[in-house]
Amino acid sequence: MDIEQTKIPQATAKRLPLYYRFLNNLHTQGKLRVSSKELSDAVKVDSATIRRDFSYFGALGKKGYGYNVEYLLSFFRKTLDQDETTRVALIGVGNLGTAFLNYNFTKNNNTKIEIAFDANEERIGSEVGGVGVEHIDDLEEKLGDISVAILTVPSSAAQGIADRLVKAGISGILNFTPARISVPSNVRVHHIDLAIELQALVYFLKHYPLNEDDVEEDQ
Amino acid sequence: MDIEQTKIPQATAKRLPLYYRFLNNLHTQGKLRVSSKELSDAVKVDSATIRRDFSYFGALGKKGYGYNVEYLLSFFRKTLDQDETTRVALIGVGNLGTAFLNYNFTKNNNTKIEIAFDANEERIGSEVGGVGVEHIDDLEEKLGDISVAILTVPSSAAQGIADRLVKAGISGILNFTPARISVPSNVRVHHIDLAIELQALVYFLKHYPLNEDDVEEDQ
DNA sequence: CGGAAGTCGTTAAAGATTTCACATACTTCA
DNA sequence: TGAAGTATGTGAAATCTTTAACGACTTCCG
Repeated sequence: MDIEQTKIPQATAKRLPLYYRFLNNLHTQGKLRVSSKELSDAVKVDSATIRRDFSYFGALGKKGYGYNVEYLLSFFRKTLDQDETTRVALIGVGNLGTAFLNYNFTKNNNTKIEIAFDANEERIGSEVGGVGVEHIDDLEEKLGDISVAILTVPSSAAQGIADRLVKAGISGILNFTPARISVPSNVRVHHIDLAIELQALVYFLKHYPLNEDDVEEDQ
Repeated sequence: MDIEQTKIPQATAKRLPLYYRFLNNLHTQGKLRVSSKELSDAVKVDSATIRRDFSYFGALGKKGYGYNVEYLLSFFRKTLDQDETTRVALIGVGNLGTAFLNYNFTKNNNTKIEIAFDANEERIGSEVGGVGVEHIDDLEEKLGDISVAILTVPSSAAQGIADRLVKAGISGILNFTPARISVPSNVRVHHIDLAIELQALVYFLKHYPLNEDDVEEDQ
């Protein structure tokens, strides 16, 4: 069951969902085969990097042919655990939280926001994007065995909520607040800091001018 | 004027806004000095990495003392061009776009969303977060010399809008759509793909279990 | 069938980033 | 003033990531 997949580079792991989504597109379009070069054009990742990434999982392609879309897709489906849905909670139903609730993650994705929490009485009991909004006071009681949370609360509330989430047994937090929250070392936090992303883009524009010959790249 | 800052590692450059924001906090709190260790605890970046990052700009600290908050802050203010505000356009006033418009970027930040565009007639002419919403048809006419755009449109519209932005002279795009857009090599695109971030977090949770001894890390 | 063209998987090199570890120099305090 | 303590800045090592290059095998087509 547990195939030797533990040493896949993190950089590779982060690209897997991207590959998966694009393969899904190809499959929907009825394409039967794809080369690393074609994939490269579509996802903007160097073709050698793609081949290297795939090679960590073994020989998935065929020389002179490329990759069989169906096969590759089903392989990634297994690898990314697409068959079992990961249940997610969202804390903070502001604009950003609402954006998430309306985003159809379940399509092309193994995740589903099952429950949302907010402190604003007006929102409690309503449904946003098909997800019921509960009062933040009921967090511990209603979280159940959900192990992943999206944090879209005001940054002043971030650490407090994070502490409660940890106590309630969460294992991963996707933190959209500017606060860098502290958690025990067995809880994983990914920070996505919108203001910083924007500021970094501006900095790169000023200090890392692109030439006509450079290739636009990611992140 | 143009100090030798061109070879600062990209990884370092991406952390600068984070440092800057935290220094701002410290300054507001009236703190006079700070050590790389303290900074490390706050921003969750290894203290050696912080010292290394700072060292690319020269000797900013004092041995046995640490860094003078005021000095460091004013240094970063210059380095990050905080004195001149970068004007930004936002395309797509949905939930996510609205979240941005209500986000006060200008505080702690050198960027300001000056204008927004949308295709939905109902939104045109209104103000969201103090920013006027224009019709997407008027993009070229009203963009002016704005050089950075935040793209929060449906992914099916992403490439088309990107093409128009490029023609209108944009230099940088912060792309929140799942579409990997193609642009000329002199335009910089940073992708932030929310579904993929969530999926990657789930993947890491399953395949990269954290021990009690590991330290939670970023991105 | 045979040769040309195509594409993978991989070795090796290059490049980027992080981390260690410590000499050095400053601060503090008696 | 001097000793003890502190924290920087950096050389060197370790680690991680990307990219180039090419042998090997497939497919394609005449």
